[in-house]
Amino acid sequence: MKKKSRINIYDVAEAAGVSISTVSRALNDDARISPKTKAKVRAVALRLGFQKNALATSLSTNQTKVIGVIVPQLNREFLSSLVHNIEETAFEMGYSVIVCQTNNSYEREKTYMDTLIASRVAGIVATLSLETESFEHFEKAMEQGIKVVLVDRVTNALKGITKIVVDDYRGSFEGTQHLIDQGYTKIAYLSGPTKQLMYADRLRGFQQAVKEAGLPLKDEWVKYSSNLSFEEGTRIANELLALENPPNAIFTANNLTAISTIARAEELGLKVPEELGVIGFSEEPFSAFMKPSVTSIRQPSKAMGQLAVQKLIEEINSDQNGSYIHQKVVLDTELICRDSTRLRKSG
Amino acid sequence: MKKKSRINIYDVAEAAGVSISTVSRALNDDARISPKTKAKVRAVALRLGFQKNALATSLSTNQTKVIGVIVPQLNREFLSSLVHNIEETAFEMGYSVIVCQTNNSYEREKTYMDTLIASRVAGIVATLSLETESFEHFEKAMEQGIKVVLVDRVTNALKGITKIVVDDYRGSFEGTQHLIDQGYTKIAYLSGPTKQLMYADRLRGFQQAVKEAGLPLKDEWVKYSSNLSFEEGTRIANELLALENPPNAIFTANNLTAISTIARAEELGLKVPEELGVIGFSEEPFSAFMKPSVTSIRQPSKAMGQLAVQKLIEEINSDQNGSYIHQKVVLDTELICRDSTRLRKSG
DNA sequence: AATGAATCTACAAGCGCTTGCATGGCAGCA
DNA sequence: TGCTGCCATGCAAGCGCTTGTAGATTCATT
Repeated sequence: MKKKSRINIYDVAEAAGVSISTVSRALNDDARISPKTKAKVRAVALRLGFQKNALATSLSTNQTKVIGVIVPQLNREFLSSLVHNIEETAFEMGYSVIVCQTNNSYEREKTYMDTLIASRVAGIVATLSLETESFEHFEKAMEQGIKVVLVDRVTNALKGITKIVVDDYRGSFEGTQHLIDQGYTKIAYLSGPTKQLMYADRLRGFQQAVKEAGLPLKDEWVKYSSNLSFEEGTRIANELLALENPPNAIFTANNLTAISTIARAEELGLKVPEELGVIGFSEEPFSAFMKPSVTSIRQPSKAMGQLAVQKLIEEINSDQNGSYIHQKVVLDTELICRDSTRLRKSG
Repeated sequence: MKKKSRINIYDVAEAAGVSISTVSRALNDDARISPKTKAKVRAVALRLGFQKNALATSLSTNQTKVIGVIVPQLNREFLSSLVHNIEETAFEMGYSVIVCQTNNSYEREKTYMDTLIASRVAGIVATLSLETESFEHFEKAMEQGIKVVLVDRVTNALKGITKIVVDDYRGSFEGTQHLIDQGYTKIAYLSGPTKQLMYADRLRGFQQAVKEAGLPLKDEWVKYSSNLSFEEGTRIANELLALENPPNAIFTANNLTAISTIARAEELGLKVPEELGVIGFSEEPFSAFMKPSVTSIRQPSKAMGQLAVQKLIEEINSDQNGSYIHQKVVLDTELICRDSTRLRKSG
């Protein structure tokens, strides 16, 4: 049998001359234990270096103080910032965070879900992977009583679940309008996979703004990329700029591709923003430092992270009372005007 | 008493018509159970949607498959990239990762350590907070049998512990030499707090290189910042450039301050790299995209993350055999020459 | 002095799983 | 037929904690 390595409440009880239930209650600040006993028990526990075994507590109480976070990856500014804020808020509320990266793999998302269920996490904050199109794994977790909040990349297929998103449609609409205001007339769009709600919304926002302005909406000016990587941006910018009738502005669905679009344009001898305006959705840390600095649509990662955790824990705690009202929270994006779209001086 | 919400091995045992020990063994692929029984049990478990309670398993076996990661923050490129790779490697090896951000607070580091000990994590990978100068909390964890690996920001005060670092001294030396090779003669240095081993090493590397080259090593050209923030970089660059005898190159101990140094220099009308060379330790995603692109010393975050986890798990598994040999792994940095230090065309 | 209330503490079952040891069944051998 | 030996399975204790309930103590009250 295993050796009893660490000291437990039995040791404390013995040293303090009380029973283990008294130790447990004293440590949990139960009203039934006299202040004197509490003080004694605590002193002994401290002296012995006692550290409560959270596993045993969780097993016994059937609840944990940990939330699982499922995100595609950690090395993207928005996501690492989101996780940063999630962790921060969770810490303040007494929760730990288990981080799971799916690498945008559906399989991996499922695997992680099982792990989190097995770990009996209290709740899960998730940003869907790009591949994810079915959601049984989420339903499974919810059936097991695990609360789930979806952030940023969400789905309408899942009901009875809190969602935190930005108004992608509006953000995209405003970004496009900004281009139009600046005087750009032939605007192309580089979209992510529109199976993803957010990319569909962004595309719609773009299209609507162009349409309302009475500008041309050419099919050949709308391109799709499955992963919106730096290289994809380069490739597609190349395609767009090689068209017989090339656009004079490009709106990209993320910021990384905006960078590579600018780089490619400059390689081709085009001046940004004079000959080509470029704007990208979401914001990377370098967006401001680049030359030209990159106009972008900022997503409020701080608010999103905070809200996600707050709502999640609210729901976890609401279990007693019964029904929790699930909401979809839509946050505003912020247009950050920078040099890459500054056509008119009086922009 | 609480309701038994989820199905457990008792349910499976009953449904399969065997005992719980058989279920347990079948699910754990114990050799003593016949293949037929295993198949039957597994089928039933699957049908019932059984999900093993990891808490109970851990409590019973006295071991968990989770490692704690303690880092100052997640919204720095190097650290988020490090954590990314740690998580990735841990996943491959069957471990989950609990992420803890200290915000460079010693108190918080201690708090997290207690949480991790309470959670009975198998091991901890940590990058010390800037504030941390005493290490009892680490010793406490180690006494409890929790393995610890220190990464990047480490200490010599802790013995019997694996450390993964880059050769800060050498990286700094090489970076300085690069400046000298380029023809810069008056080189200033912006250091982090030298209580931190890594900052001390970087400073030494710089000093040694300057000395060996027979260049002046003026006290007024060495500045210190407690946090190396963007603003600090601006402030200190300002100080340096306002000197009666200003430097013509600045080496900063991180990359963020390199950016703000460049920005400030340009505001002051100085041309980079012609009139001021700038190089920064570590690498940010935007280092390459800036104009001028920023010469920097790259730390191999991928290798560091991988190694940290591999060594940690090695040590965890070595417990049976007895003594594990703790090593300090020193990885090479890589000098990424970019425009901000390109004085000679034939650089 | 006896009684009840109010306080405090201990007992023991239970959370869901692992695991050393016991047991039962059966084939093979004499 | 009776015995040994082996294989597959079951029993039950234990991991460290929580918690309903019973029991002990104290104190005030009559």
